[in-house]
Amino acid sequence: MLISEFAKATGLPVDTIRFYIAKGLLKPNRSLKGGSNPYQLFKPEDVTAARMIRLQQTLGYTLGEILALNEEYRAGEHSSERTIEVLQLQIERLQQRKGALDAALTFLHGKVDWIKSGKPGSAPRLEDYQC
Amino acid sequence: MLISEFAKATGLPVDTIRFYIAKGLLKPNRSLKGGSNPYQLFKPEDVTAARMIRLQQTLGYTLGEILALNEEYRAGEHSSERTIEVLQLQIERLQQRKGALDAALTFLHGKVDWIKSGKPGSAPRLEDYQC
DNA sequence: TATAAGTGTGGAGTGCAGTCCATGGTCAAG
DNA sequence: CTTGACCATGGACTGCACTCCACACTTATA
Repeated sequence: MLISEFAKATGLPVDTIRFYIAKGLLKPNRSLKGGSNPYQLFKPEDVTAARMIRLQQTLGYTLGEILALNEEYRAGEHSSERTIEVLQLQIERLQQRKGALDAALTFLHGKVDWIKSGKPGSAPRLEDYQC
Repeated sequence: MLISEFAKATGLPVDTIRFYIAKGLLKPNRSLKGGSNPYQLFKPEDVTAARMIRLQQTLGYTLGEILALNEEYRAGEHSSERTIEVLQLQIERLQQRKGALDAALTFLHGKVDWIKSGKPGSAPRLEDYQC
């Protein structure tokens, strides 16, 4: 598919897509169309790749990190051990984030409960939920 | 405490602290020291506030959003109902983030399992874990 | 009392992640 | 064959979150 269709499929602005291509995050191939500026052709997998990028972004990764992760992933694509290693690493990092998130949620819930029960003693302290 | 001590206590660079003050995220009071440019005095609560800011940042909030949240929180400080409302709203937003995180983790775990079991059938699809 | 270390203000600069625009080539419909 | 929609490239611009000065003043130390 061409870039405008790809934009519709991913929900990303065309400019952002081109920006990702320039960064090396997406690698469409060139079509025969376009003469001297050959048009870029996207495959359905590219849509998944774009979705993955956005997901990783919401998880706090920078585009540079995402690029590195994806390249490392691609590099070990033919070694199951290496792939698992890379995935496991990502899992660990996400679990750390999840830890911080859970701590924050516990803290907030604790605060709500504390208020609901008439604020007995001292307020829940952020420090008590190591994050 | 003065700014350098506050910097040590929070682990933040002095410049960043001043930046947060300029944004209105921290509001130290002025001391008698410093003559014509009175020095800024930080309270222990300010350390907690700084920790809260960093936490909220890791959870994906911008400084603008953090400021708004904290001001709204302060605004309703004397109404338990309003405070609970604000906290509940934060909890909801965090739970949404947690959902995305869990989806990503499930996806990654699924992929690891799929590889470990010799890649039967087709690879786990990101699309199947709505995020 | 000299001098180093700490503090405040204002402004410039940086890196990231886009976003916008001008220019020019290409394609499809009429 | 013209016109409008689509595509590529390059460069300028923006907003965010810092980060780094230069300069002036104050305080602590030798």
